[in-house]
Amino acid sequence: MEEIERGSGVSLWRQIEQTLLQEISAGVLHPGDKLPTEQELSARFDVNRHTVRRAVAALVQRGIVSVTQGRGSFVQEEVIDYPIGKRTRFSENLKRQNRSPGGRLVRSEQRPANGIVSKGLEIPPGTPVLMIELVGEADSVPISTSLHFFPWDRFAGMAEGYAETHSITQALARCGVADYTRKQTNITARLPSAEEARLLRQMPGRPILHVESVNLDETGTPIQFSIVSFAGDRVQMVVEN
Amino acid sequence: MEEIERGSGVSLWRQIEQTLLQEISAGVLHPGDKLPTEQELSARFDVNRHTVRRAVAALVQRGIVSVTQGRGSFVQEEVIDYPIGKRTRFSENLKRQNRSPGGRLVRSEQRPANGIVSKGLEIPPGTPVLMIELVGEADSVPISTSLHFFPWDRFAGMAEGYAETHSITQALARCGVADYTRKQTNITARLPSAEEARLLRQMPGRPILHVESVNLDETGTPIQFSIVSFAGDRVQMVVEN
DNA sequence: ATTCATAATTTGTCTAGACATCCGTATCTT
DNA sequence: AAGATACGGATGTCTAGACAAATTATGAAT
Repeated sequence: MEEIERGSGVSLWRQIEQTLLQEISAGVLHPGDKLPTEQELSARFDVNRHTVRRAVAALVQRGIVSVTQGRGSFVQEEVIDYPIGKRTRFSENLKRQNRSPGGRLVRSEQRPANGIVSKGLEIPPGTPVLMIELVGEADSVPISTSLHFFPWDRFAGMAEGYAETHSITQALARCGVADYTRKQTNITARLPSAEEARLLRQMPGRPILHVESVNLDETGTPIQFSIVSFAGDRVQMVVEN
Repeated sequence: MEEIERGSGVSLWRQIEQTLLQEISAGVLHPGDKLPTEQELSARFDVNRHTVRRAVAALVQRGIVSVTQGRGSFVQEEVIDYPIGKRTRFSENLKRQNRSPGGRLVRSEQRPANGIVSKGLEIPPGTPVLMIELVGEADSVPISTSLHFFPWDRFAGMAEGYAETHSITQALARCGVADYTRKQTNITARLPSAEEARLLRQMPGRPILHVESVNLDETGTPIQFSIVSFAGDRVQMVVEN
């Protein structure tokens, strides 16, 4: 056990940090993998648990590792996999990859449904809908801007619901939708507008993923039409077959 | 002593962090001021020293406080005062404001002295001089780019000396200059070139401070002519009268 | 007065232990 | 089968103490 050296002038926690860093970059630990528990690490390096914690904290600050109380420490994924399926949930997707989901409401307004919205929601053009604009975040880094359209008569309270819960799923639940499924998802690539590049903090020349989707309630009625722009640098769509 | 609340659901170190943050923003603690010692803070809040350290570490990560072993913790200055005087020393200036000086050698080359260089060093035009280009940093943030000219015959080893010590003063000492004084400093303002804006990570539209100076050795002989560009956003020249 | 060695002060690192909090799972209950 | 509860495992917080390392202050010798 000659992993780290005492009295070498380099503090133990820095040596542990470097050792873990090497193992991550060398592929011994893959992105998404769970690090050994603090107890295991302290046994392996023969140091106190607090010393291990100091090393892991340094890796967290570098953005290389994420830690969740009660679960453990995980190697960060370099790109976020965003699975598309029948039950696509923004927060769930991120949590599954050990990232902390977040989001903020940019604006919300009532407006008449235009062509693609009326087609997606299967309502006559001109029917009033609620539109909300969100910025989705993973570990406090913006990864998506999105517009969501809901029939006004059933979901007038969605904006307030989202502002309070930061979750579309929970906001829908407050409007009486216990569960919902995704009907369809269309994905294309394009370059961002100046506003999108600003919100996503992405270089204007880098492409974004343009995603349009429709969600249905339990009766099969369309309840949500969404247009989401993902930062192409940081997100990768995964369509499960 | 009802400063912080135990068992309130908010950890003690976060409450201490907030308290110190408020006092800094409220002006109780001014930029440059020394924070109370860890021992004093732990006595004031009636917590262990480690708990105080956790709070201070959070402030350091925010860039609001800097800590130096053996000296103490200090509220960060928003702009760096750069005193100009007989004994102007880059590293000393920064250390005096509780910032950690740094620098890197961009390039070095021998060339004949042109007009202003020969005038500054008081040598005939065409005399070979050593030119080195540096980027100066404070707390790892670049604050200046600079060109320095030295008579080649005496200071051929300056580039190596600087590369090893990251200090012009120490590099000069290796060339036999125990002490030196500043003869003259000229300061003007101008807009940066694209290259300078890149090196200083500054918006191209923001002005920079253009400083030209001459240093003398103990015999009064010019040994160094410098052209330094400071980031105008982050540095403020102070001429002591 | 300056220089040099020493002491005091202050932050950095490490250990040890206790309890809290959160998460996931297993189990019991209904 | 579904929900509530309990438990074990993992990270989070706090305390206490010891020694190391860097800086600054002190004082003695020249």
